[in-house]
Amino acid sequence: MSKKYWLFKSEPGEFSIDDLKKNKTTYWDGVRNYQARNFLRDEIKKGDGVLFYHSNTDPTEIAGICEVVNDGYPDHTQFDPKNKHYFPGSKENNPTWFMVDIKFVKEFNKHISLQEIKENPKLKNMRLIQKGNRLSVMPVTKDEWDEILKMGS
DNA sequence: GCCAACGTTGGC
DNA sequence: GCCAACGTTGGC
Repeated sequence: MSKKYWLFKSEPGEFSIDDLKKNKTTYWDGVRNYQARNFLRDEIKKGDGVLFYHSNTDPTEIAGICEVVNDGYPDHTQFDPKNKHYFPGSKENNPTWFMVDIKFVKEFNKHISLQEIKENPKLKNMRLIQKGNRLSVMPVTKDEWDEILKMGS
């Protein structure tokens, strides 16, 4: 299985790359979108690369990279009535939502703003900048990954 | 804070 | 299974 590449969105007010830098690893909980769930459950594997994207901030930007440390497994917050991600339809033996753990790899010397991504013709097909895109977990091609690493270093 | 673009829900 | 109403996301 060859390595795949992904982009994860987070609002820095909730969880930023600085938080990940401090903790080194975290579980990526709270994804409640079926398309994103399918990626987490079926396609995202240990060792895959992840771009860490800050949404709903100024400017919105790719802040750095991290790495997936295990395959998808059930998101425990769906079973907890006190958790804001509680999902009453889920049962322990039949989970609806999945998550992975990620570890900090590096923060870019230069964060890459959404503006710069839009201005780079090599990145014009990125899912991130397609109109109406709202996925919080999405695939990135190897070419896009390489180009973004070049821009950030 | 606004609002366009989606996703989900639920009545029929 | 359709679709209107509603909720959420996320750039600006």
